[in-house]
Amino acid sequence: MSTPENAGVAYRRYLSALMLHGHAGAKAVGLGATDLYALNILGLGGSMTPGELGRRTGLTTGPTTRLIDRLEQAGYVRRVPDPDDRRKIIVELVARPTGLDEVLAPARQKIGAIVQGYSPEQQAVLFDYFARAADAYLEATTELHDKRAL
Amino acid sequence: MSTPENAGVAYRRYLSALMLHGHAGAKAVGLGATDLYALNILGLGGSMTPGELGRRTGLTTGPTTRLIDRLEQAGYVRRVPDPDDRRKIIVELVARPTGLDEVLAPARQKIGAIVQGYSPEQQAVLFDYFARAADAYLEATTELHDKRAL
DNA sequence: CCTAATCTCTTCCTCAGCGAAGAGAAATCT
DNA sequence: AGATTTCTCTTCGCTGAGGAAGAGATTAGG
Repeated sequence: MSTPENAGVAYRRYLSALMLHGHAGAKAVGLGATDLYALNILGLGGSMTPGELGRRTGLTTGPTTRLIDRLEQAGYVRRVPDPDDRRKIIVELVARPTGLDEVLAPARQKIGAIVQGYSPEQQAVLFDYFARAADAYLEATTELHDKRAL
Repeated sequence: MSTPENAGVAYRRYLSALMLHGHAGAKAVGLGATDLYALNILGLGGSMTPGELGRRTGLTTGPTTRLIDRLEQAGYVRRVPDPDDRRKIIVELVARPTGLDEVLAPARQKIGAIVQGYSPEQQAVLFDYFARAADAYLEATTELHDKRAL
């Protein structure tokens, strides 16, 4: 049942299903791939300047400006002047991203129900895994990014 | 540590990190969002005709043909004639997708190491979760798809 | 046998997103 | 204060992906 090879297959299936869902959700609300990418970066890294966002998305300044324009127009982010440096602007995530969360909500409810079906100890294992896996993915993504920058 | 609200935050962080990594990996090997989407569909649903693939990606026939062209040229899929119906063609995933797996391998190793750090009972919980969550996401994606088809 | 339906592929057009280069404003350094 | 650097934003041209319509080949039905 959980032999090593089956485990790998199951995990790949899980990953694919997850990415499929994310993509379908983004498409349903008319969000481009780069847009979703940027939203994830902002959600994980917190507010940042357009320059920093451009660096992390791998975009030059022109597309970055228009990326923020799109996100701002769609109501996902907001431009706030930096009080310390008046050249700079800070891009921050608006508290309640309107469309995407609603589209993704049914899946979250299903996941929530699954998680609640486990015992407290088992839930602790899952949450521990989520935290560690998130770190691992972020680290791996950073390494990917560094390689591209060669 | 794992209060309900913290759990939600941790899970969102996990999800974001995962999608970020997938996107960065696809970008690193020059794969578009739709390409990756199609590869996931093929991996989960098995071989299918271009028509079926187009339906699931939400593309019309023209873009679907070129999508398959791109994937075939990149060595990810193969066109095989259908023996029963000579109008049809079957698109099947090539056994060893060349570039993407290598790019994503470091992250998988990290995840593997994390999983192996748990006890057998704990690992069983994780794998059980993976299987159930995959089903839940696939179901939710299907529902999303049906809504779009209205 | 001949018509209608099905499936893939091709062609043409449109448009969104990216890169490069430069302009303008503000901070830093001498 | 003047010069340089650091930001963001704008403009231009280009590539690439998607939609619409139709052609060609094959199967199914009257």
